[in-house]
Amino acid sequence: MDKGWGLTLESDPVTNNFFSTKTSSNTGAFFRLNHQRDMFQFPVSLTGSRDDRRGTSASSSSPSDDTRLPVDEVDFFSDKKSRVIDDDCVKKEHGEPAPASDLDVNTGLLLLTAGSDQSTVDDGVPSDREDRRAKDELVQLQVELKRANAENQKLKDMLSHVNNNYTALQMHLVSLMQQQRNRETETTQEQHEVQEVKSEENKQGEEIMPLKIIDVRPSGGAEAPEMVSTHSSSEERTRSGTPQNNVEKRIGREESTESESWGPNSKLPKLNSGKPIDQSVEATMRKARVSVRARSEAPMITDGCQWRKYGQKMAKGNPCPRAYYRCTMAVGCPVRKQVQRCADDRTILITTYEGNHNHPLPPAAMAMASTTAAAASMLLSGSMPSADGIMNQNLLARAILPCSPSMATISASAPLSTVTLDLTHSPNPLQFRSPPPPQPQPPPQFQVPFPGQPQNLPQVFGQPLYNQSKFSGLQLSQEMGFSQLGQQHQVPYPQLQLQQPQQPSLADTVSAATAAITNDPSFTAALAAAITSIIGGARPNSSSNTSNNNNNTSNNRQ
DNA sequence: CGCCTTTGACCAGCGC
DNA sequence: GCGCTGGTCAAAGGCG
Ligand SMILES: [Zn+2]
Repeated sequence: MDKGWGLTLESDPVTNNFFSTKTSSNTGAFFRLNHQRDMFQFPVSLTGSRDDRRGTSASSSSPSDDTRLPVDEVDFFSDKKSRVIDDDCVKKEHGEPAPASDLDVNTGLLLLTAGSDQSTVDDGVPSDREDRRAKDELVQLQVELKRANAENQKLKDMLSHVNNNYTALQMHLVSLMQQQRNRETETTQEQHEVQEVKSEENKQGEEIMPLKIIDVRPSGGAEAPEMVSTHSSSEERTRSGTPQNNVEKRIGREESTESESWGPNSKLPKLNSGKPIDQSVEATMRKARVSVRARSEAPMITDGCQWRKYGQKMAKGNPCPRAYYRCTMAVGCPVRKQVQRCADDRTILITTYEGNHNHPLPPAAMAMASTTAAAASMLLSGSMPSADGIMNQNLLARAILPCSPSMATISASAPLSTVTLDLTHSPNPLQFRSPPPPQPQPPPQFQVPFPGQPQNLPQVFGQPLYNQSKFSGLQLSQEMGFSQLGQQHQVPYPQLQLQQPQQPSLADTVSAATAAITNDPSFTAALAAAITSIIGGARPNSSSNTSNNNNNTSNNRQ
């Protein structure tokens, strides 16, 4: 996923907006600041999410959530300041006067005023002068525009950098963790695995062990390995053919309606000894699933991918049928998803994703993909009993759930590890502090609000951002799928609860970002991109999924 | 014409 | 071995 998409944070919209916003060259500085600030929200959000862990302490200084947001802004601002300075330098280069950053703002305002005055005054001035002035202004404006453009570009670059760095760090971290784990595992080896499997039944109580068994070397991030391994061949519908045997022993049936084992997974024979590690990895990865619980009238949530329905079944404990979809964005894409309504509350739509895409995805879709990958890696990493493992989980959880860390629950126990994002909680605990813009988004659907699609984002672990009003609580519950859903046997298996200390900050950050998005559509794309990278992708309306969203309505439901 | 949904059938795993 | 269940296949039909 690092592949190359990334980085180009779309800009056009931003830029355009930018320009349109700035009325006069002089004012430019001032507005620019504001814009920059906005733009930086991203980074802000980024930093916020990532800082949280380390930063929490720092943020601790600011107790309340409210303060939190400001803090972030401030930070950005500071960044911005530096940025501004740069700008100044640029200005100098261009030969324009470079006021101090702060002064700049004021100046801008004054100028603005002056400008307005001028316009009014103009009437009285002789035409020649007027023309000359106008020309001058025009030139200035143009220069300003150019400069602004350059700045934008710079900002974008910076942003990209930040995102990249962030991603890289995360990946690195994960990989390190995994490596460590692998080392441990290596000694154990396959046989060990088997043994563990056997023993596992006994020990189910212990969270970690199962994971260990499952894991295999996930190698780098979740994504890459997965995709590769999964691939077409196996993926193909080999009807039953490919046994991805892996360790999964008792997975077989997770009782909960939801947690059913997926495809190959279910097929996995319990312990078959021989399977190569790769397979197990593969299987593991496959097992890693991300389910999203969201209230939605729509039959399906829009997640940025193209899906094709290949089956529908009546689940046992649920009156509502379960629909099976596979990704059609690429021929061999192994990604599948199940969509089902919660038996208890039919307004809740449960979408479970499995596998990683083996093709480039739109940012929105990437969010999901990355989430899955992250989940997989999380699970894998989670296998580590050691402190490291915990840490890793925390990291992942953070990465995945920057929004509401508090809710993160990971249970390693279940054979099929599922990360559940529960977006069904109260609609907006987060609620933006700034009045949400009018935003016409009537559809109750669960769909990501981003109008513009960010083009490429660096991929990061993240979960899809369904910001809508919905994401309040994210819950990672893995265990057997959705305990809440079907019958919940509560699982004997232990769950790991990841609690993040700094919850508020994240939520705030997210909300802030969301607010920003909502406020300025032009930034949407950029913000979306950033957010997506962090949190996950959201769904820009139109494109790909169209088919899915509404159309299907008819299909299965009920 | 291509893509998608629908839907019954098929297959495999699991429990009895 | 039988039945149940979950997951998938693939023919048929619909839609743009
Ligand atoms: Zn795909």
